[in-house]
Amino acid sequence: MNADAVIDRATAQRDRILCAARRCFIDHGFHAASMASIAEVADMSAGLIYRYFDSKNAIILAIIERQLADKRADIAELQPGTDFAQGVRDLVARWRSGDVRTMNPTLLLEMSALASRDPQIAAALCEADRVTRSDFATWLVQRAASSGVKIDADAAQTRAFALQCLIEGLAVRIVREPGMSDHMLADMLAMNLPVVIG
Amino acid sequence: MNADAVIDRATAQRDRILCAARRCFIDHGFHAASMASIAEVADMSAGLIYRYFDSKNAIILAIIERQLADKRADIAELQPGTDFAQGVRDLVARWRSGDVRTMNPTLLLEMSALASRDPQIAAALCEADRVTRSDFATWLVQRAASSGVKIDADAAQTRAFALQCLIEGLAVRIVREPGMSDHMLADMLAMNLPVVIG
Amino acid sequence: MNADAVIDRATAQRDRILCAARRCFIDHGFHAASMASIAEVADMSAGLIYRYFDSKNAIILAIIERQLADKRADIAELQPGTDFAQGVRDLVARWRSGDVRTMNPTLLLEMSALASRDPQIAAALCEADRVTRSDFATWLVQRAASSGVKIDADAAQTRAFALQCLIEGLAVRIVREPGMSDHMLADMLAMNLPVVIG
Amino acid sequence: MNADAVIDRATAQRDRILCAARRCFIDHGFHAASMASIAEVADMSAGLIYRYFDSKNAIILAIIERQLADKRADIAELQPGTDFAQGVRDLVARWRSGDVRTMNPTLLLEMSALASRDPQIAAALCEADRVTRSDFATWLVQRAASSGVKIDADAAQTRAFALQCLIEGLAVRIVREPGMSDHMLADMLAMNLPVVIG
DNA sequence: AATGAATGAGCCTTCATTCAT
DNA sequence: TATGAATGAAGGCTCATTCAT
Repeated sequence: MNADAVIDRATAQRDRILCAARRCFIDHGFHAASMASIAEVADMSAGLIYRYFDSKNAIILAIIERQLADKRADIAELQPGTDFAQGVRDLVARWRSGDVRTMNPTLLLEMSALASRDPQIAAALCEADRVTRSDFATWLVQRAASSGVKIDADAAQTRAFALQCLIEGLAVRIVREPGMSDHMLADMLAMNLPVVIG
Repeated sequence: MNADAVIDRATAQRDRILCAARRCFIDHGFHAASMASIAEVADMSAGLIYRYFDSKNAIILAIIERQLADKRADIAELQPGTDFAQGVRDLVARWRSGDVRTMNPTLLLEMSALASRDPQIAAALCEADRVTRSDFATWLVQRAASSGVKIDADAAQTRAFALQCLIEGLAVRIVREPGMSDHMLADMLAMNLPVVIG
Repeated sequence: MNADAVIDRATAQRDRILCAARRCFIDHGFHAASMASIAEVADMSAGLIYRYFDSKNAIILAIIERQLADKRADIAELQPGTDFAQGVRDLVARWRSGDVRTMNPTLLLEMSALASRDPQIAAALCEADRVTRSDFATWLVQRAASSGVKIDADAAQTRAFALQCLIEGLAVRIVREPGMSDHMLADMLAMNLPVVIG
Repeated sequence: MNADAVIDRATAQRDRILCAARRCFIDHGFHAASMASIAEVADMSAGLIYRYFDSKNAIILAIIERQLADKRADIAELQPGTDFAQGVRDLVARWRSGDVRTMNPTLLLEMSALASRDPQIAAALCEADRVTRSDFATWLVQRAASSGVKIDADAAQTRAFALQCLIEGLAVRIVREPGMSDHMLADMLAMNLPVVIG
């Protein structure tokens, strides 16, 4: 049993816990999800969780951090030629299918609501949103430049902001009307995206 | 003390409770808000609340229903000549000022998250969203007609849908970045609203 | 149900809890005594205790405060002609009989041990000991004065200090050797008390 | 690795554990001290402790036994010409300095309180106190004899008893009033010791 | 109509102890 | 011999809900 194995073990356990917690938080909400339920889903005793996380709150924070890291990674992988309308439609499809690797829209809402009460979470989300907006604005500028077009930095920020609103608005919509017709969704995107990302 | 007075009394009490609950739910979230805290804000005993509501859940439902009714009323009052960009900016300003008569954005998120767990709430929200979208689509068609323009019913629905996304996306933004600059907000609206509401 | 009755009720409940807690603390120690066991002895639900005390620690503090008040009252009632040796023998007898109105020696030890860890308790005990020592020193001076003897204030303090040591030492002894012979006890007091209280 | 080495190893380990436990028990009390904290201070894993002690309780018992053995050894080393007042003042100084080789006063109180609950501990303490009292009484008789004075055996027992009370009373005092002035302490001893040990 | 005392279930967390390695 | 992951049983505390008054 070498050091790597130990690290892997611990990492795997933390991951098991975070996945289980994510599932529970989505299913019952942060407050209603009990440590016992998380332990059950993670298939371990409740006490063991505390070997890997200081508290229930620490788990929430860890989940938030992981989501943010994933989001940044997604933006970093954006290609200049990406078909954005298709990308957003794919995102919605992943939301609907409950894909584990994608930010869950219900979790997004709950995390956001939490931010209005917990300063630590508020700071984390606010900073992360600023960063991802800048990341995306930079991408917009570069993509335009590669087409010989010059975009003002402020304008790029505003467009990135608009995209955040659009995507998060969609997330709310999907949660409130999961059966929303694909047709209307596509039409809406076709109408809005051009002014947002050109 | 005639029957009307009794009804008024009961209605007033229910209202006191709902206002207090709204305040507590915004401040602490549905789950973290205790019946005791609601009773304290409503300036009555905890036990008395149960004379007017069956359970804490019933209060949540009542609040949701009231919010939906308010929203429909707002749409019904829309004038054909309304300046929409200004209207949305005013809405955001009311959000920020914590106006009591306006749907609170944090509450919006929490309610929406709740919908993904409680079928009753899900049905209520879904139906209400459909209705308000239709209300607004109708308004769009009529406004266009009064300008001699004919809008397709489907197109109107799509535009109403886009507006829902935009406003709810803004709500998420305001909760996550309360300090968001008015400037960027105005720019974003100036960019998006024309394609949405013409 | 007037205000007095409410106050009486609350006071009676607090008393029930304190008595039960005292019993449990003596029987199992502060840490080992569970809120559940206290509730059972007090014949009420565990949750109800929290209507009258903020926490388990608050109960400990309340017990300490009550003991101190009792001790001061005892000193205040001292008569100039009191037979001290007899008084101390009576005290030991009450210790042995488990009299509820007398400071329990085991509790004395546990409270004292607690003081070396909890600053709040430490401060309370330290201050109380100073006060009761002064009370007793004053009594010594006055008793001597009434016999036409003048005692130096410092000397009186030292004698009061000695009496504290003697009585607390006896408490330790009684706890460790409950079967200690009355004879040796009386002899020891006859030997020591004269130099302490004259 | 011969048998002696194995024994030494085991003894050393037991000692490490007992020292660590003593430290933890003094700092947090028997109950509040966790096996994990003892293991950490002893610089070993929690599980390993169970190779040397059956349970946490067994550790407590071992510590008590060791303290008793130490005390007897101290008495055995008493010289006829010892300056007792000085000796007691030194003892108090060691208490205050937290000397590791001296019975800690807080531990003394906690051990004593434990005796009123655990018959095994009660018996051990009671017997040990009787033995040390006899040891000391014998020393008193011999010292007197070496000065040509004859002391009655019962009287010697009573004096030894008085000394136990005095010292344990001092221990309580030191725990409850750590800042106690050296001056008053010396005065008190000067007043009491002569009648106790002559 | 109104109070608030009372309950009981459940929550987060800790910890002595065991055991596979 | 030694580790530390794992468990399960409490423990302190909160809270929605009920009910006698």
